[in-house]
Amino acid sequence: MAKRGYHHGNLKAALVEGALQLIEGKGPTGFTLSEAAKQAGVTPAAVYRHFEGRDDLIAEAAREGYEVFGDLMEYAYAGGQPSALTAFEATGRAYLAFARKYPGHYVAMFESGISINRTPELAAVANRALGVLEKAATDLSEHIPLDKRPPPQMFSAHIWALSHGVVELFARGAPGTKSPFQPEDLLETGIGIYLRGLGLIKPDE
Amino acid sequence: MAKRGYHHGNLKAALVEGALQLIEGKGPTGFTLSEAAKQAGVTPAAVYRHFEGRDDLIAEAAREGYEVFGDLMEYAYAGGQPSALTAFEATGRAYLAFARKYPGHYVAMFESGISINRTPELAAVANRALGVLEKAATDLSEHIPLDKRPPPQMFSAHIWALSHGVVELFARGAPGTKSPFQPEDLLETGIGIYLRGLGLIKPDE
DNA sequence: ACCTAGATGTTAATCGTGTAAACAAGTCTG
DNA sequence: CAGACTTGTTTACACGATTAACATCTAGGT
Repeated sequence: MAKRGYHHGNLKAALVEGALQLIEGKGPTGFTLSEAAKQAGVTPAAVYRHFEGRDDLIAEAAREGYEVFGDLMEYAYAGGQPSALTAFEATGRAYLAFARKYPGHYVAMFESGISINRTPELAAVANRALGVLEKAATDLSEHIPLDKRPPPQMFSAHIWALSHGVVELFARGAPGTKSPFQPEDLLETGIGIYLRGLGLIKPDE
Repeated sequence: MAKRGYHHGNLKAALVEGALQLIEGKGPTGFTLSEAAKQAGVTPAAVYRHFEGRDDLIAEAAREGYEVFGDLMEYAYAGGQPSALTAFEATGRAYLAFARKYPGHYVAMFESGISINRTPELAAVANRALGVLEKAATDLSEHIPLDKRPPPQMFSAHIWALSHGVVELFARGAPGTKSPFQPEDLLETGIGIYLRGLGLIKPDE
């Protein structure tokens, strides 16, 4: 609670918090363990009482991120019900919304070079989050005629890839900054065209 | 030419070459200027005779990458002619093929955190490469009825995003390693569904 | 109330990296 | 063949990651 005195109180949380700010501000390469420590008012060595090292600190930030992300996805999914279509679209949008609202977490998760399989726990929370998208895809795929129904995992992978690509290329510092379109529009229209291709949206809609 | 003696002969190229190997092997974060220098048989300080620093070295690797990438794209585009459709599909595949064949360059270009606008020259060569995709999209879009034709830039952005997402998530160490599909299949089917959504492929094909 | 074990921070030291300045060895041009 | 330029090397410094040794709480058991 109190940050005064020899002991911080809840250094671990403070370090993650500081790390997120720094990652957001200076990118995953610019981020340093020492600076995160300073930000928390503590010496670099203290970090090692709570984390195995720099990468582990980033991994914890990513883990938190996947947790929040999972919640967001579930919320979006639930909010889109009972229509399988709107639920699906909502989860797609949630991806971009998450990236916008939690840039630090997003970077830790997808741009820091941390492997999702670094620890079983990290893999678990990540899979929960991504499982929501897959579930939404499964629901939706039942509206496709059996003979031209792709595996739901494939089609959730498509949407995931499209969302990820849009975020990386057009919603962040990366190459596509020059695009005349808003990432939100890009994603919206892209998913729309894709779903039309699956016959899930009428051609005149 | 000879590497013997005080002078290396063509250090610049050797450094880029070494950097590419290291980036490919240990990721953009693992890469160090010092190691690249050692690999070229030279002291770290020598690097500064040819590059402004670490980032500049990476940027040069990326620049080379965009050049090769541009050539590949143009080749794919030409090879897909005269059909606008096959030309377009070929450029989409070229993206993934490039990532597979030149992983070091790819990482330098898209995962190293260097901005495409770092230098006008870098921006230029990058835009040339990406311009090919946009041209292919423009050609193709003429086959779409005017009233439901999206701006070509938008739809090249969609394909780019999809390609990029597939590569990042499923063709590299990242999260989606668990996917039961080959990146090539994912991209192929994804583009197929998308083009169907635009009415560019018949629904039974 | 002790007082001792464990937890949490700090100091101090090592090592690798990026970078700049001063110096040295080749190379090239008049 | 004498500078002037080019290209490497040495040396030096600051910073960051990491570890070991030491210091300071905090809690539990007596």
